[in-house]
Amino acid sequence: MVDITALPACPVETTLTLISDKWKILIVRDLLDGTKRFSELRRSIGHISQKVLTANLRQMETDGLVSRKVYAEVPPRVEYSLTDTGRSLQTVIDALWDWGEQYKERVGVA
Amino acid sequence: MVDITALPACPVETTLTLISDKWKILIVRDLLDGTKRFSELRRSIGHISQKVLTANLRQMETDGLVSRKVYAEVPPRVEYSLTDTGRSLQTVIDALWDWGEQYKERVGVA
DNA sequence: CGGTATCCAAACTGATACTG
DNA sequence: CAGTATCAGTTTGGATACCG
Repeated sequence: MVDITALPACPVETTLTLISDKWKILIVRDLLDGTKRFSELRRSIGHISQKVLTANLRQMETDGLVSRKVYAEVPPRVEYSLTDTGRSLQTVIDALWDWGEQYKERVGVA
Repeated sequence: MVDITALPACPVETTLTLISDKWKILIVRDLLDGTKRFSELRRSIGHISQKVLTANLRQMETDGLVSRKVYAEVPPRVEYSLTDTGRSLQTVIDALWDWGEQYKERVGVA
């Protein structure tokens, strides 16, 4: 569970504590498109090792951002999706997206 | 100068490349209040070493987010402020702020 | 397939000392 | 005051091997 007493006073820092890691934001970005399997996620994110992806997903599960569903099949299937809290990060991702576009325009990318 | 060819295709990744570092966002947050001297910035951010703060400010200067002004005085005075591009991060900080507040409410009621 | 365990190199950090 | 230089200690990350 989430240890709310450990969260910083400043809301900005709270958010950073949860998603300042670059990979986490990219995981959210990709899961906003819908549920994904572990291997799909790994491919869609780009260059990320299995170890690091696993570690990030575990932490995000603990923080209540991501939901993990294991299917008792052979071969195994594990699906990841966003919780309501995770989905609420959409506005943050949108802000990052918009700013990134603006920045490219400012520095001169067509 | 900014190496625009090095920027990722995804605008979200572009933004992360520039400010995914926790300290950079806190620097922007604090400079949004106005120009600050090096030591003021260091105090307002919280626990950050001189070395790390310097490194972050240098990178942000290179990326066109922060402006550095040196006064030829004794003792020396160096003031940091946001460029227009840096100030435009206000919307991103706001999104992070709002989400952080919402998150606390969510985990608080649970 | 989706992990975990282990090893090792690289990166980051903190403390300290020194400078213009 | 606002840095730079240096070095030890810790953390992180990639590569590899193996398991349910």
